[in-house]
Amino acid sequence: MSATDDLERLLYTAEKLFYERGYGSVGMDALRADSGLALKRIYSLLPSKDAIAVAMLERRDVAWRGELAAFVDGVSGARERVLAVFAWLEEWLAGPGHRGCAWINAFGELGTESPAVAATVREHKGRVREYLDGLCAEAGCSPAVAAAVFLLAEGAMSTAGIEGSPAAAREARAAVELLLAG
Amino acid sequence: MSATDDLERLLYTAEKLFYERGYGSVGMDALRADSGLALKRIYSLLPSKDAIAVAMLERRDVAWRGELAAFVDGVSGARERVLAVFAWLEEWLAGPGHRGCAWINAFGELGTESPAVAATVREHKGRVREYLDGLCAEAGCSPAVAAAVFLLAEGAMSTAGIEGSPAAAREARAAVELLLAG
DNA sequence: TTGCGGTGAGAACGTTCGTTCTCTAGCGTA
DNA sequence: TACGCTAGAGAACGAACGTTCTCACCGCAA
Repeated sequence: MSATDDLERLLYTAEKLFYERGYGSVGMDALRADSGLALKRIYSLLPSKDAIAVAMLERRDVAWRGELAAFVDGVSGARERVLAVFAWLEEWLAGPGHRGCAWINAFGELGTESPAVAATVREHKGRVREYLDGLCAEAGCSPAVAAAVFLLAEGAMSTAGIEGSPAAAREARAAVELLLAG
Repeated sequence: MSATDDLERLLYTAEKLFYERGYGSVGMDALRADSGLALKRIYSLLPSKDAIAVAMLERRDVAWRGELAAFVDGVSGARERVLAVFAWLEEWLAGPGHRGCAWINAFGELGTESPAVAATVREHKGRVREYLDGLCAEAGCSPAVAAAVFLLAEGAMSTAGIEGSPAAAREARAAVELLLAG
């Protein structure tokens, strides 16, 4: 009966299935079966599959940045906090079934066809970059180093997904250490 | 009549359409119409849409790494050659309709459903990493810096695609300069 | 008990997909 | 001219897609 709970269930399922198999490969019927929601209920919560993709990315954006920030907030020292980003990333990338960055994947598959998805991805990446820029500024980094931190994080996520290993996060962390020392 | 020419035409078309719109969004009929080849001819050249995706990625792998190597070969000085990678990347990313890394996109959309595509992507990334490692070794870089160069290139490609601007390549290049100097 | 609004399961709809099949037009050879 | 072959255009196929509709069922007010 609770619309909030049902939406939560739908988006949780969508995140799991879309991230694991891509968008085109997951039909509405799979979403229905896995969420336990009636198709009619799903369409009463969100008007289309595309809207589900957008809502799922927004939900994940909040959760993902929240978890990262919570981890970083547990670390003291400006430089250590920048490095903590990559420690968290390594932990996160080591989780089972990791398949790269959900936003990059979404952009690759839907970016052209769905302007809404493209905009959601740009917003997420903008927020992440902004957050990392803030951490770097506190550590006294130059903008050039801050940009490198962002790009290394992006590269680490993609690479870890393809290689099926979180090693790239360690490599990125090592690079950031060099940049912070330099 | 020439199977080579027809295959070339098919893969050229597949590369253009798949890269621009994703795999699921491009039907065999679009491939047929844009290549000018009969559907029957297409299926006589390659057995399935999946095989077309794999063949297209392999063709692009050869071309992409070839162009990069040709550009780098025109540059002298070990450090300059490493930096030249990012100059080429910036030029390449500035081209119209750039949408990130074709292999990362393919992996995101098809990686789970098509083991052949996943393997092709891993091979490509492995070759690129190997090539960059070689350039870095000649420049006397540590393996840590070589890994950073690869990750920065990956991050720059993804980011440039999403931002619709080659600025990320310049940022990556600046980071590599810092790493090479450090 | 009767009637009713809203919900859920799933059938149905119209497309579109990847793939295969049919048919015909055009060719070289006799 | 007559024949056999190839290959092209596109119809046909079955499956699957996103979305909508039907209808039986439920709790609940009278």
